[in-house]
Amino acid sequence: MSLSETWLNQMQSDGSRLTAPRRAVVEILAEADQALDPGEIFERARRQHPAIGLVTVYRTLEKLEALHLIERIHQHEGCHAYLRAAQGHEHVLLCERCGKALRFVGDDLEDLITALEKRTGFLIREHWLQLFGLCPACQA
Amino acid sequence: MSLSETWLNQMQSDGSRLTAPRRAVVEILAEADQALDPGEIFERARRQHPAIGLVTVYRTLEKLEALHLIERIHQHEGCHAYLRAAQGHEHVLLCERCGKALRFVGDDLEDLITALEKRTGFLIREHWLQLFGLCPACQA
DNA sequence: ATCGTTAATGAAAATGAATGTCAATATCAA
DNA sequence: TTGATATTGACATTCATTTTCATTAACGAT
Ligand SMILES: [Mn+2]
Ligand SMILES: [Mn+2]
Ligand SMILES: [Zn+2]
Ligand SMILES: [Zn+2]
Repeated sequence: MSLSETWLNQMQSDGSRLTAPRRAVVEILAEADQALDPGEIFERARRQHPAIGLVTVYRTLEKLEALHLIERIHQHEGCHAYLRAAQGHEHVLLCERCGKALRFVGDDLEDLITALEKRTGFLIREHWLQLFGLCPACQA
Repeated sequence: MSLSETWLNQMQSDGSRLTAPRRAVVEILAEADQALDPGEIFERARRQHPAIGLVTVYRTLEKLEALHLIERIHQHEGCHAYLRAAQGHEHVLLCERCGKALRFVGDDLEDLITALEKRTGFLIREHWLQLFGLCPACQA
């Protein structure tokens, strides 16, 4: 079963109806190797389903995010692009030029966090880590 | 010399004129222990200078950011808050409840980055790291 | 297969943050 | 003091996102 089928099943289990425009958006996001913003998703989705409205893109994003299937990625150029959600404790490495996104594991911040908690008195509950650079194809 | 005086001097050296509304915005940001968005800054600034316009807040933020005196902080609730810029290689620890911001050093990602470069072929040029939690005062 | 409930759709209008325009004003070097 | 010009705030504009709403479509029940 493909990832988009899995997502569609989860949406249906959650009470959502499966519609053509929704399928288009889901497939785009499940397949994407980069974070896409609502405008980009809309552009791509209307190739599959020309009648789709931008509103439906927004609404589908909202649902997918609520199900933790996608998550918002913050970048210099914008903070409204969405990418397949991390599986467990993963972070993301992004190409600054083409946008290609790769997830990785293995950051080791435990010692830093423990030391900071002791020193500052903060209770640290979450962290954001993102790496930026150039993917192999974009290194001229 | 206070931090806001230092900033004002730098702005003047850069060719900016020192005006009352500008002074108000600069003082707020130089003194703040948390990231503030344009609306919050506007609210506070009009106490000092009731005639100030929101546009001037935006324009002052732009100048301060160009001089690398402040930087934008991304959070769940919004991506348009500004905080005094990092001094060298610092990251930020934020209280999720009250917004209190603390800078810290000592993250050690060299090994991770080197390993990822080797494994993925990416050239990694930058990283974002932010820690979130509860400051001492907000841990009820 | 048909029906009926109601979720979902897209057009259109509304919202609201951020930018652009511009005439009046204030800064500051000369 | 003066004059060039940077800055100001009111106002208009842009544009992404949200809201509204009448119509359509999904799908469980029959
Ligand atoms: Mn981590
Ligand atoms: Mn670092
Ligand atoms: Zn952001
Ligand atoms: Zn690339």
